[in-house]
Amino acid sequence: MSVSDRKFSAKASAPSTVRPRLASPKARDARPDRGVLNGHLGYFMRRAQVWVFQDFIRTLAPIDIRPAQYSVLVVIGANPGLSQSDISDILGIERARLVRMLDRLDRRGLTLRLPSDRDRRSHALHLTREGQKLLKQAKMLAAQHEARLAELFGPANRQMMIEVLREFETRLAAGQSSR
Amino acid sequence: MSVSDRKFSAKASAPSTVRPRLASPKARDARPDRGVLNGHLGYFMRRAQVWVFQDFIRTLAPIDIRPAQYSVLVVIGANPGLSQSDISDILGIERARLVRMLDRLDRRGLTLRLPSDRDRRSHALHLTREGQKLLKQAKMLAAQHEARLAELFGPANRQMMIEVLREFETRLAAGQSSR
DNA sequence: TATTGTTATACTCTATAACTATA
DNA sequence: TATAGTTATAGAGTATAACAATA
Repeated sequence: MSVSDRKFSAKASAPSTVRPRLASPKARDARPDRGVLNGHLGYFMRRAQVWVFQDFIRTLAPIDIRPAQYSVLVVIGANPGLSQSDISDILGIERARLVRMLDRLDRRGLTLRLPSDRDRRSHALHLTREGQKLLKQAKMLAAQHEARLAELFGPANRQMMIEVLREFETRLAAGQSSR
Repeated sequence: MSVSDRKFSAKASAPSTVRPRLASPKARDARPDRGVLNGHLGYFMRRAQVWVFQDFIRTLAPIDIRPAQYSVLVVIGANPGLSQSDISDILGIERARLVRMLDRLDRRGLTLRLPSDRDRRSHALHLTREGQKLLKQAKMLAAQHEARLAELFGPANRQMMIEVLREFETRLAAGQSSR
């Protein structure tokens, strides 16, 4: 193997004393060791992302808008007339899933599927007046959520992570590595 | 409102020309605008995390181990004798979900639920010989995955993100803000 | 009374396949 | 033939509630 485990083992929290590998029941008393997870970016990204989404959901609960719904409303608001396939491409949401989601947003009177005048297969998506009003509220609440993140991460860290992740995304799009 | 939207609006990709707010069908030709999503850390974290997990799943596919299973095997391997509740607490996996997961790992001969000698309600979790062997392979593959991340993010960025996210987690644990 | 493992239910999200109407 | 929207299905993950055995 060319890449050794050590390379990714924990630096900060790995115990310096070797723990007996065989089951000693007392071992469970010690502060639990996450082992090599401490070296996996994906592990920390996942836990943090879950927390961030929970905070977002909690913050937008008064208007009953979830993260995926928010992202769709924002993109339609910024680009009226897009098709469902367009949204799907931009946000990486499955076309099949978008259908149900727009069904619900339509039923709530937030979005409209107008006939496209260029392709009779596709819909031109728009926000209703009410949809625009709700999106405005959503953005205000989302900004509160974002302010909380800035507080928790530190404003500089938050900004830097956004930049690193955006750059990552750009690199992926260029390389077509996956998806 | 004390927190304005502008604070979180895009810097890098926001169009400097104002786009007509009313639906003009031609608008969909322009490169689509993600609007305020460009200012949301959660949006980028989500997209990146999904990609990272997909890469992890692809990389560990030969041994049919998914991220959550990997994390459980790692923690049991590092702390033999833990109970299911312990694992649940450490990894933030619902106790109910762990049951099914361990059922499957048990059936595959990777883990064992031995009776605890201290509490007859709980199980002492262990890896079988085969489980230890598979975990070793899993760690090798996971290290390959991690090397790919280092390449894509840049080694320094990867390390920095791990540290920022770990610090974030620590702050949460201290504050008990959620979860 | 509270906790451990368990079963059950429901909902979100991801991943497919297949159908229809258009292109 | 390929694409847009749709329907359907299956699985992972999350969130609950409730129950039996045990603490």
